[in-house]
Amino acid sequence: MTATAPETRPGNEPAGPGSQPPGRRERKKQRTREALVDAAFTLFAEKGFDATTVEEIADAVDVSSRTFFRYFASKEDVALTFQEEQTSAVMQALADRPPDEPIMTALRRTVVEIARACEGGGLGFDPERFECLFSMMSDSPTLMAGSLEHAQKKQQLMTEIIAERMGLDPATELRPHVIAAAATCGFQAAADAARRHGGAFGSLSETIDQAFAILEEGLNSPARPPGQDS
Amino acid sequence: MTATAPETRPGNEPAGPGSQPPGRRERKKQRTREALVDAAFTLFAEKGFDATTVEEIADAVDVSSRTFFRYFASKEDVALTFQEEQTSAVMQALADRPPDEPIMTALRRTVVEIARACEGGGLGFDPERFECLFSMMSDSPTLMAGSLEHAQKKQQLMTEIIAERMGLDPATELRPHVIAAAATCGFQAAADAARRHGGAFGSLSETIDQAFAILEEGLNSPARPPGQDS
DNA sequence: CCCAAACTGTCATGCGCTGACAGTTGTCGT
DNA sequence: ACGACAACTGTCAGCGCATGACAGTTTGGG
Repeated sequence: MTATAPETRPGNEPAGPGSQPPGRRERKKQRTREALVDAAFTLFAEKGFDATTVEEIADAVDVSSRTFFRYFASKEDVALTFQEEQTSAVMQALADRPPDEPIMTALRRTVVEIARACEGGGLGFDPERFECLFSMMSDSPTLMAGSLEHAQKKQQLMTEIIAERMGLDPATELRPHVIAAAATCGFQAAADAARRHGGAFGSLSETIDQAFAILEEGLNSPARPPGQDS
Repeated sequence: MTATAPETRPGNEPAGPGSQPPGRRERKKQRTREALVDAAFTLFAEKGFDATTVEEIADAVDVSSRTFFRYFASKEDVALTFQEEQTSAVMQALADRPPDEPIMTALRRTVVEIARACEGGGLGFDPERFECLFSMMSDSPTLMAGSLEHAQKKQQLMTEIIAERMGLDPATELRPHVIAAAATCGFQAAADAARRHGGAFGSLSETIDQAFAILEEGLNSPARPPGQDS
């Protein structure tokens, strides 16, 4: 979803290498885009995702709804902008991990690190927006579906990265696929648990950490309730 | 998605306990419903999911498109009818497993069993339809998203079942959440691998079996390409 | 046989999303 | 400064999905 470009989208592309977008046009685009995201999240927080129409978002920024769709492929896309930033951050952070670290350890630390940033406002992340998106999922199946699809798409990229790091060919080796899937799974299991049982497991990042711990030590290990063993 | 009922849907509900739907009306409903699914899959196979309109499906059965929506909550819903049957079969089969079997073993055998049935036409499953649905996912993001959401919803149910079987409380124990997530993950990793690398790993059911094997033995174990070690 | 419930069709409407075209605004060369 | 060109935007028209309302038909039961 995010960043699909069947039409020529204005918001992204060159923007110059690093600092100053050379043109005034680029800046205007960037401002419009951010204004749209901003207005969208405000309205979402107020009335929920489904109840907010694209026209309302566009009106709030005083552009036509047609223009909205020149910046975002769909209404979901605005909301998932945030998720896109998260997943990108994960990919980035994973690349920066020491290559000799065991893969699961690297994944675990990476994901937990980004999750913590999302919760606490580390890096460029806005905890409020994170919270908003997270709770919106619960009562908008559409958005949830979009989010899952986005995650699944990113998982494919993740598979490639993992495979390369492990020196395996994803076309013949199943392991990288499973590991990538396990990573998203660890996240989703934690999110699901958090959503449905409040903060019973601590903060989200803590829950994620625990989930990864369980994955690493193997799913069969303590086949019975903890407190005693064999 | 599947089986949401904001309006009163005619197709399902009582139908009598087991054998003969008593009324002529029930039978007619059932026939209409099946005809719709049938027509839908035929058209999907012909022109793809997105290119097929609800009106076409309805016309093929000679009902109004309004009626279509009285049987199915959405266009996706028709397609995911099949997936619903699969997941239900999994839940059922899992319940029939000996309770002393390790949970991962039970899950693995269950999922593989159903997958095999889908491929080979075991139980009530139609391999052609299975294949159709499977390939449709690849080129319809909408459908993929719907499928993932459906899977996620079922995973919540699965969590409850697993928790009960393990004698754990899902509100305080993370493990059942992770295990349920791992199960769907095992499936999705296999599906993803199969989709993107042809049959390089064998049939889907075989691939799933391998994926579960990797999950069980732990994700860290052979941290380097097989053939030598540290 | 008639009544009430269930089912269906028609009509109207809202929202998401896209194509086409015309108008405006920024950019760049001269 | 000016004009040509590209980029961006608004308006309009339209398709497809989905839902509410209402009227007409079929079916099952008393």
